[in-house]
Amino acid sequence: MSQHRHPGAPGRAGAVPALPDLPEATVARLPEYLRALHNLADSGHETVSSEGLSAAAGVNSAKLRKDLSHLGSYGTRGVGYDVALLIEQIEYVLGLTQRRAVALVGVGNLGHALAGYDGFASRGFRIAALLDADPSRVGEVINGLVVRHVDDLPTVAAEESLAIGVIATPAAAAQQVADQLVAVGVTSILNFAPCVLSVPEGVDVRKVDLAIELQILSFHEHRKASLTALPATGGSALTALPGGFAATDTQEAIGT
Amino acid sequence: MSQHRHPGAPGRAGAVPALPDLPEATVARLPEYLRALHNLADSGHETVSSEGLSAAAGVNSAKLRKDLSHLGSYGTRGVGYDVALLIEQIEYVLGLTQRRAVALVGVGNLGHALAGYDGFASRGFRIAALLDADPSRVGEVINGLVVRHVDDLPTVAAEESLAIGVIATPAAAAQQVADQLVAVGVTSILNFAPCVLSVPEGVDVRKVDLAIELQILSFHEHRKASLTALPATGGSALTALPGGFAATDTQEAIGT
DNA sequence: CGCGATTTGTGCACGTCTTCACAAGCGCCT
DNA sequence: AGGCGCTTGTGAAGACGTGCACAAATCGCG
Repeated sequence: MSQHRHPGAPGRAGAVPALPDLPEATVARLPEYLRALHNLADSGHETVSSEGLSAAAGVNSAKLRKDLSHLGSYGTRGVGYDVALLIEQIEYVLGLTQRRAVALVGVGNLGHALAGYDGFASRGFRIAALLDADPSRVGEVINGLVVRHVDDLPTVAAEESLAIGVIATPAAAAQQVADQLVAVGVTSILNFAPCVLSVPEGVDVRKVDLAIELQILSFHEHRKASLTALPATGGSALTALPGGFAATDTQEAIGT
Repeated sequence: MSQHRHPGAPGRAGAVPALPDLPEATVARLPEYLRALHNLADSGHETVSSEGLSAAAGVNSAKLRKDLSHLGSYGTRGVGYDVALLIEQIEYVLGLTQRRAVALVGVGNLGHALAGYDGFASRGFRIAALLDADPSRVGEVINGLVVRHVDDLPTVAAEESLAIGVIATPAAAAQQVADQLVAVGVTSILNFAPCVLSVPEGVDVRKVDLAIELQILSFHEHRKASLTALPATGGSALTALPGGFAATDTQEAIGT
């Protein structure tokens, strides 16, 4: 590693000291590390080794060290990482030093649950507005927030600085909602509707599809079934595969 | 391509004609293709080109063709893919020819929403049981199903052939529930609790963490902000990055 | 019957991610 | 002060995933 990140950086609010450009795979793991670190801090640990933290986060320790090295982090050889410092660093990189306002559109089954989900508040986000297109839902109070009509988005955006929108509508409505969100300046969207959104350049979309996750599991079930069905007989080019299919996002068989 | 899949395979129930071992990245995209194909079928299309299908699924067309070639699929050069046949093939590979029974543990905020989610039923799954550890919740009827106590799992498993479990409990309870699921023979788990599960070998775990998704978006927000903050000034090794960070799971800027 | 338009299937090169293995650095104990 | 054990940070190699570009195959039409 060449130039170190300025040590004081995370503490200073408002300053923008040039984020390192992290590999996307690393970014996706940082929140996991952060959660594990908070657990460690709560249980009184002041330092943690890469071995310990990687176990708590469910990843390889070398991977963890490389990830942390990307953000120029300060571990101490022979000792480990300072838990509090690392939390501060990761929260800074993830942009969690400011609590971000999120607009949630679609207060159906899933939207209701999201509106009441503690995890958002406890991890750096604040639901700033609940919106729905159905007039009969407008005015309903959920978790202390009044549901407003989705056409009020411009008003909401004027009150708050919205950067992130969550879409929890049926698929048919999702694209239109996305357009409305983009129109009021939202540049990041989390989409729970089972459809592809098209958005202008510079807007990030992440998708979560619950049924897809199950279908992926179903594939592995099917595969396991077909493997046990033929003990070692089948003449196909399908031999045992001992540790078999290690998946990208899937943890399989983590020993205790 | 060498050996073709036996043409009749998908139709024959019970037969297990040796699944090809697909790259995990391909498996993760198949459900997306499947959804797009169902849409196409509903709107009357009988065939579709790789170009058309890839646009509907939001991926590169070469990637789509390679994915489909892995499962030995039958496209016709000069014409495209037969929509109905492709649906049949993908559903077969994903193991969706039988409707799989799913046990849902944890009927809190999120569990409630999942219990009522149509997407499961419409895409090959059936919620076979709702379970919770809280006695005051047991007996409640949600969407036509009675909530049973989690300790009844052995009974439930005896009634139904459970292969997939969904955990929607608080993090503190998740590991214990996972153990109970594994004990009754569940070999695939979808975990919504923000924690790492340890399970014996041969059990697949997939994790969905809503807050993590937001934190990843937050990073990109932070990054975008830091880029626009320094127009082209900063002396750092951080130059413009035109099309910048193309993400793995993230779709950015798909033109219409 | 042959030709051109079209679209699939895939070889190849490139970039990204993962993992091993080890040198460099730090603290503690004697 | 010096040495020893532990842990980080990283070079290098390999596995994996992606996308271009083109040959092979099919259909329709003259």
